[in-house]
Amino acid sequence: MARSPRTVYLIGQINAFVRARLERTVRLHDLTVVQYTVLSRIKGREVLSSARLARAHSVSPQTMNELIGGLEDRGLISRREDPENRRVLLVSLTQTGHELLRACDLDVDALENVYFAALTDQQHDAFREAMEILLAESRRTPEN
Amino acid sequence: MARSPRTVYLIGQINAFVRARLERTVRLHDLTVVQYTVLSRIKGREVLSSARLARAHSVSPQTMNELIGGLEDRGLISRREDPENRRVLLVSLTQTGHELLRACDLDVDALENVYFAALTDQQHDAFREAMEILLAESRRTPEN
DNA sequence: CCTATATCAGGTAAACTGAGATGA
DNA sequence: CTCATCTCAGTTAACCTGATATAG
Repeated sequence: MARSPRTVYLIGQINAFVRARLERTVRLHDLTVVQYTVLSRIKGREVLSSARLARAHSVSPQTMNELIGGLEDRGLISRREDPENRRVLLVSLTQTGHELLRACDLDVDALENVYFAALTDQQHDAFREAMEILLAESRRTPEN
Repeated sequence: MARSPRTVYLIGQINAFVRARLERTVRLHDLTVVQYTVLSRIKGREVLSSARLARAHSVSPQTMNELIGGLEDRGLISRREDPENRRVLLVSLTQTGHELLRACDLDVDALENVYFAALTDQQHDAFREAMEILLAESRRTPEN
């Protein structure tokens, strides 16, 4: 039985609303959503190369390098040679980067609290569970 | 209590995967996702102006007009003056447009069946319900 | 040699803002 | 006069591909 409107359509609409709010929030800290996402990912791992980040975000190495360069110019991240491979530059957050990300995260938490207040805890959990399942499946079968 | 990873992050990830699949699917019919979405919306309403479509998609009137022009050149939609306001051009699907959209919809249905097979019917319904609630709330309070 | 990384250079698609004409 | 619509024009931000140098 086909559900209406299509689930992919609902996802697109939700994403558009969330993205717009997120954009306004991180803009307060002079970041784009992509920059914020990249900073978050860098924080998670201890070591990471620009090439790896590019693959994780499905963009070209050149594009990611450009983005990384901007963050480096602002002193939010630093790069050093990988001792195991001098060709690779490992990125990590600077003190300033950690502080900016922390401030940004607090605003994003506030945004989430407001935006998802319309859901009960059960509904929120079910919502997240469905996405976790779909993401696991997506990563398992990258193409279809 | 903050959930991890953030729900907005999960939404962004899901959207990226779905969007990529959708892109490949509609590309088979020489459409972009935006074009496909616009065609779908036109089909829903009987009458619609380019300006209204632009607001619905949160893009500038110029951008939408350009997109509409491309669809018109391909014979997928037609435009005629609004009898109540000769300044307004109302768009509607042509026979060709209906046929292309129909073919496209079938492929998208197939995509959905595959992609959401990882969810039980209950999980799928709960997933959709959460998004419906959030969308209703988003439309009620456009800004926050 | 072959592969992966980083980076310089140039190109493209899709949005934008600005300005103008016209009808209600 | 004011406002919304449509449209021509130029611009911008964010990607892309191509080519090059270098490390393993």
